[in-house]
Amino acid sequence: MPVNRNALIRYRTIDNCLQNRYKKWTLDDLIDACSDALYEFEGIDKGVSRRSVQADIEMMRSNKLGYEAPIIVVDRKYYTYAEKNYSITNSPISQQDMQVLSEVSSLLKQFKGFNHFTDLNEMVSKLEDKIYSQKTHSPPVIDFEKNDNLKGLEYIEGIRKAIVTKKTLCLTYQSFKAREASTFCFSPYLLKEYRNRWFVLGVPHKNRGHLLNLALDRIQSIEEHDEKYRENRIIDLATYYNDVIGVTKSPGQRDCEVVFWIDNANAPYVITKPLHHTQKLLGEENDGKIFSIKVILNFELERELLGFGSKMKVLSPRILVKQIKGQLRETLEHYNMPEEKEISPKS
DNA sequence: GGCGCAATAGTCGCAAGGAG
DNA sequence: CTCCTTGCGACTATTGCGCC
Repeated sequence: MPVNRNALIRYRTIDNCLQNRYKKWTLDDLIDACSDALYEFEGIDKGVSRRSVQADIEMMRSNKLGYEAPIIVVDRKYYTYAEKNYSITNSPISQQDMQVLSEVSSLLKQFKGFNHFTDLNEMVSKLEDKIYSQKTHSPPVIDFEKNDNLKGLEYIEGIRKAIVTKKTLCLTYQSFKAREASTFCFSPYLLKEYRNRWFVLGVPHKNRGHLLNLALDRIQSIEEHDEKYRENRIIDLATYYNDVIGVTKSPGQRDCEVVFWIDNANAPYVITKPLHHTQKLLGEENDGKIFSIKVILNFELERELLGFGSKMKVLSPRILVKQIKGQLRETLEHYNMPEEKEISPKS
């Protein structure tokens, strides 16, 4: 991108102006708008010259940056876009940028397959798909699980920085259970994603500082705080989540062996995408297969298991069997119409 | 309004020199 | 030796002027 920052600010400003079709834009209006923008973003207060703005318009009209903006002048003084919905921000990336992106992608691809870089695989695939769809002007062919509107994503970067630089955060948080939000100091240790939802693990400076897991989508505000950061001396971050599905784990909880049966039709799914890295195949029966995993009993585990519906059966531990049974009984209750109550199924 | 031109201002990379 | 600052030259961006 052979364009400096000031020029980019001007292009974007001009683009913004011209997109607003309720106002008629003269050259002077555009010069003022650019001057204001430069002052706002860069603190440059000497304004911008007529000639520069003219050169910018020329540049935007050209194909040098891949814009080819249809800027026209009406009545010999008012600038506007000939195409109603044009904006330089929707225009495709330039050839040069594509080149660079392709190179970066092939560089990153070298790390594919290394265990350390498993997270990279998804990134590289995303990047390649994006590049391919830009190059060929075809829609993307990979649809990743995503939820761009998910609340809380904007906090990730701030929290990441706080962890790396060991800074205490002051955050306002309202759990789903709490009636009101509370504000407290927090030393963050680890960001964790589960099912497209982000969590931060750390210790609050109140309540004797027990380890706490906060969901980013329930954070209301976040800022740095001067209070001393409490270093993590409690847990090993690399292994903390090894014995758990999801993120819910209370201190002192021990993992236990969970044994379950899956019918033949669904067993391949479980084999190819294990519920947990500790999963073992214990045995085969005529109608299905028996597996075990070693995890902490929590709400995410139950949800995972219940997701299989009638295709699975928990065999042990007893407490989990009871729990699942209870859940299913309650579920059934929801569907029991009054007149059907008589013929409710035998347990 | 559009554009070419020359002057000027600003930026960047690099090497040399100094401090620790 | 590394890190940081300084000065220099090359290059780029911006500006003002003037002509069409």
